[in-house]
Amino acid sequence: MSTVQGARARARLEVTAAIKDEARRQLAAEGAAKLSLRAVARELGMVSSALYRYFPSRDDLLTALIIDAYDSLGQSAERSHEAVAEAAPLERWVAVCEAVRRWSLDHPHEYALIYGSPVPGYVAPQATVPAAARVGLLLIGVVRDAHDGPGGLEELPAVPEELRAEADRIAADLAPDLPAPVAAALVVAWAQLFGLVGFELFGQFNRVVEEREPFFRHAARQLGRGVGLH
Amino acid sequence: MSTVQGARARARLEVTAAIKDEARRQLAAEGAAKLSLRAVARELGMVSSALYRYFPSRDDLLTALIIDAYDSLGQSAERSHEAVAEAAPLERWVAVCEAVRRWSLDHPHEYALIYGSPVPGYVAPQATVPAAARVGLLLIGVVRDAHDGPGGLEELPAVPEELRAEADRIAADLAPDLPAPVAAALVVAWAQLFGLVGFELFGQFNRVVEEREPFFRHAARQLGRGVGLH
DNA sequence: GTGCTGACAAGAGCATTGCTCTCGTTTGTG
DNA sequence: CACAAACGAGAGCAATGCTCTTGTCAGCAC
Repeated sequence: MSTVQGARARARLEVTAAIKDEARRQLAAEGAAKLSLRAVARELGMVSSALYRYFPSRDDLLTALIIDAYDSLGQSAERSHEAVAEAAPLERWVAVCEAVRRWSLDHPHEYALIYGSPVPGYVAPQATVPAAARVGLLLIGVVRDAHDGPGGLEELPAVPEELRAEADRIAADLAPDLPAPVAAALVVAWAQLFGLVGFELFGQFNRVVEEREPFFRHAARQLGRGVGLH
Repeated sequence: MSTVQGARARARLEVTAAIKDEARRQLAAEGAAKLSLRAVARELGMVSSALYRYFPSRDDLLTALIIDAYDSLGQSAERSHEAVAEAAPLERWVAVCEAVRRWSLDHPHEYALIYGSPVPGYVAPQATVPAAARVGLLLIGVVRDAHDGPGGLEELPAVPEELRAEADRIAADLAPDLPAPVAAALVVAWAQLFGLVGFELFGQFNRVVEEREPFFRHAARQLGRGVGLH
């Protein structure tokens, strides 16, 4: 045992990383549909069959890229949030939303991979769940801070009777310390945020919205108000 | 000229329709990624090269399916709207939203085709634009009716200064008879609607929201209030 | 040190795909 | 009636994901 981890294991990690890097490059350049195992192998100077020692199938490679994408998005959002950690909750909320938008515009194909149509079959592998939750947790955190902070949270109208139980369940799962209407509104806002980003990204706003950035900022603000921030 | 349109032309239309039908079947069964020209031809008892007389490429077939999907969605929404044409504007708004959700759940792969990641390259062919606008126009109509109707429209706060000009432009393009803040809010709500639907469809709500239908109805109602309906 | 085992790379190969080209045949029309 | 356009069939090309077999080399136990 000359090295801590074994030279073999280290080499394996390096090759795995190189494969993912090259795959990410092709993903960014051409999109998920054109990501080809053979092309990745070719670019790396290996033969295609050798690649299967590291990823048992193309879908497994894609899954790895999906997890990385969630992480990258989460990290971006968290960093942007830290930069305005002292600001008022509504400003922090908007900052997180804008970070999500920025990342998405900068990584359109990776966005499509995680929030567009599920590319492989339909399976969202269990492994992606924790990574996927990061942005959501961040938004919850902002609202919780506002709730506990000096200004408090705007009181939201009660949810309709038919939704009372469900809202309670959502709150219990996501943020037991927040009022049920706030928790429900948070989930709605979370989905709506990605609706806005997706529409801009996939061209639905072409010929409709020109000044995308102020438009989005305004919408994000409204979203924040919808969960009780002010 | 024995027939009105020529037997040949009619045959062509029939074959074209048969191809699209079979393609739609495969799309619904397996998704856009697995839609194969050869498989379609095989199922129709023709040879693959013959199919190219009708669609010059796989992308062209997909484009045809996209237009049909937009039309199908638009028709669904319009029908649902007509069924509640006498109701209050907010009810009609919710009905249209629910029709969009219903159609999307019933045609997940077609939804993915038009609102998911752009499957081929990036091109949204010009031909799809009018079909794509139908749901939007329907929503605009509901709000316009409310604006002109007895109850009127809730007054919306003015948009921030940085967005004033853009909101005016959007209103001029989309609905010159509506106040600019309403027009801007409409675009936002439009995007958010598809954010909600997409999140449910693509599994983002798994383990988060259980009672999807009342949850969506509530969210749709909020969306309607956001554009001034009541 | 010396073997042995398991990880690895390389190559050939299979089924499938989108698409092109060529060659007869049919068909509607000037 | 003749002719051109439309059509179907088949072969073929380059590429893909994936499998199987074969040779090789590194790292471990003895």
